[in-house]
Amino acid sequence: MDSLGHTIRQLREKQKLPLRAIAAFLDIDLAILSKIERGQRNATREQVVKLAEYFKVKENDLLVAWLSDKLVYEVVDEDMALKALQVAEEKVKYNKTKKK
Amino acid sequence: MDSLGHTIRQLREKQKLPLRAIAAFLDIDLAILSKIERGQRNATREQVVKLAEYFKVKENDLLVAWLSDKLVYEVVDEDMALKALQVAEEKVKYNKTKKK
DNA sequence: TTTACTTTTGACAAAAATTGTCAAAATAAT
DNA sequence: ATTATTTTGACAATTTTTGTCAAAAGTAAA
Repeated sequence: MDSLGHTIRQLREKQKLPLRAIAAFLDIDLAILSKIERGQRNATREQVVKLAEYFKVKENDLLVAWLSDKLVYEVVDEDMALKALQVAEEKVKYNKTKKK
Repeated sequence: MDSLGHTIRQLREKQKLPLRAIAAFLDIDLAILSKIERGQRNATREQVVKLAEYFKVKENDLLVAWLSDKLVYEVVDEDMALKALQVAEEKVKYNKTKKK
């Protein structure tokens, strides 16, 4: 169930890089990156794009991990989380048919 | 594809009530309610609960409409909107098995 | 075990987004 | 043509998010 944080922590550890290195590339304090990796903070969209570039992984894969994390975060303490996600899916599908 | 706004506008019109009446009950300016009904603003959770009370409809139905609206809003200009919603669903299901 | 390095934590500040008010303009109903 | 209602947009207040900083905690070499 890959969260963005878990994903990038693995990528970083595989290369034995300190938080400092990636944080510098993202131009943020490493404290934030530490929190992002552990799921205590959400990254911004721009940060996700830069991370994909840095690690040379598919941008869309990272964006999906990131966006889905945010969605989960938004519903996490609601009983009807699942139902709401399902209805949201239908709404998105519906909007697609009548483009926009 | 029922948005919260559309739903409560119908409920209100069925009873021929002016925005003023419900806005007073919610303790907000009617301008906001107007925007909520037309999907220009999101309601707060508390407002949704009060609306269910006011109209005597199932609180959960309104909450699902509201939450799913918010989810749609969060992904609306992303290409991978659907994919993200699907992954989010999986994540929520997964989290449920290992309660918390 | 001390020293150097890295990560985590939490208090706080800055910035951005959300939620609201108000008043004027547009619409609808009498 | 008044009077009711709704919509719109500028702006203020509030809340949330994003970030910095420094101290504490953890890790590993020497």
